[in-house]
Amino acid sequence: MKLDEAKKQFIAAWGSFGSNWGINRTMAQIHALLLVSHEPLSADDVMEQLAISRGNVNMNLRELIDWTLVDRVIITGERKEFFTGEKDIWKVARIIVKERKKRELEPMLKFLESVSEVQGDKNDKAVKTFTEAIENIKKFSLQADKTLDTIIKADENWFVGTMLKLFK
Amino acid sequence: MKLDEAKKQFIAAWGSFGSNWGINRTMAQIHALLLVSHEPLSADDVMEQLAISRGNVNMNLRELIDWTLVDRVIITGERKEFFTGEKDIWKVARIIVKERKKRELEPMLKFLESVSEVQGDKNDKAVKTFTEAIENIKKFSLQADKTLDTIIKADENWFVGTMLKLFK
DNA sequence: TTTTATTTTCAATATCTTTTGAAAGTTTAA
DNA sequence: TTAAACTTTCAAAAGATATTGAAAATAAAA
Repeated sequence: MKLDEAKKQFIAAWGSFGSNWGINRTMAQIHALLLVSHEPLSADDVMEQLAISRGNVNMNLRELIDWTLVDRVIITGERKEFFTGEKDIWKVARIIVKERKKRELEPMLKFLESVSEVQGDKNDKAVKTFTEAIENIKKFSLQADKTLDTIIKADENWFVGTMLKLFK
Repeated sequence: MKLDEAKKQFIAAWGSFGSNWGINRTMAQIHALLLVSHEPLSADDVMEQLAISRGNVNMNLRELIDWTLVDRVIITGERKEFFTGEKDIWKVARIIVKERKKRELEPMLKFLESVSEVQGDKNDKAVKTFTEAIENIKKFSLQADKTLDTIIKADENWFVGTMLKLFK
């Protein structure tokens, strides 16, 4: 396969993959494009290569910068801003895990606290089913929270090493 | 908080939580309702308690059954079908992981294979950046695949035990 | 300063996803 | 059989989300 064709397909695939991960399609496509570009691109480059509007590029680039998946770079002699994508895929994964934990798991934990004390007879089957469900979800979420924290802090070698030991 | 109020809030929360996990809002809400109900519910019960249409209930229940998050139950003397939700939260998590792996990770791996051989000079920076990115993503995905397989097969005690040892 | 290049914003529009509800289909009981 | 109870389907409508593009804002150069 030719490079350009392969790039194009990769960008499309990463786009639909990303939309399963809390990153919208265009955002993921821009990230993909920067991931496989050997040099920084300008907003105009991104517009042209992905055939999307300036506003769309701007909004999604800013969000990617927000997630720290993309960096602004200054090129001397150029007036425009340029952008590069984070290329270390383990770092990318850790960033995504971190963002999603913040947006999803943490609010859930907070919510579970607020709802865990219900009035009523503890022997009432309806009350019991509810409180047990909440307790189990809470336990699970706390465990997930810890596990994810460790993953976020871990580096690749530690992680792969540990997982290989465990999962062989 | 009163039970009914707590249930209502839990259903709403689980609904928005679920939509981050490849489960649409209504599907997650139905699952939540069945999760905190001590007895099986009929389609009419679900319609009434969530104030949604018959068609919507039917479609989402079928999808939940498909995921094995919900079971049909027959109640003697009743003509209607009834439904219960999987209550073991670890099992729920494993089911979701399994489904998402099937829908997301496996196609990605297949795709990466297809795109990993590009024509061109290996010393060309553009080619090199691309093939390196693909290789790294492939390595990462294979590792994730293995790890998730282990989690899917694992039972709760093994998992919590192992994670506690690792992450303390 | 004024001009020009570039970035940002956001209302309007387009697109994608979910929901409805009534009709068709199926199953059970009489 | 036929009738009633119940489930499934799916085209149309509603709702949610993403995208455009032109105007406003900002920054750099003349």
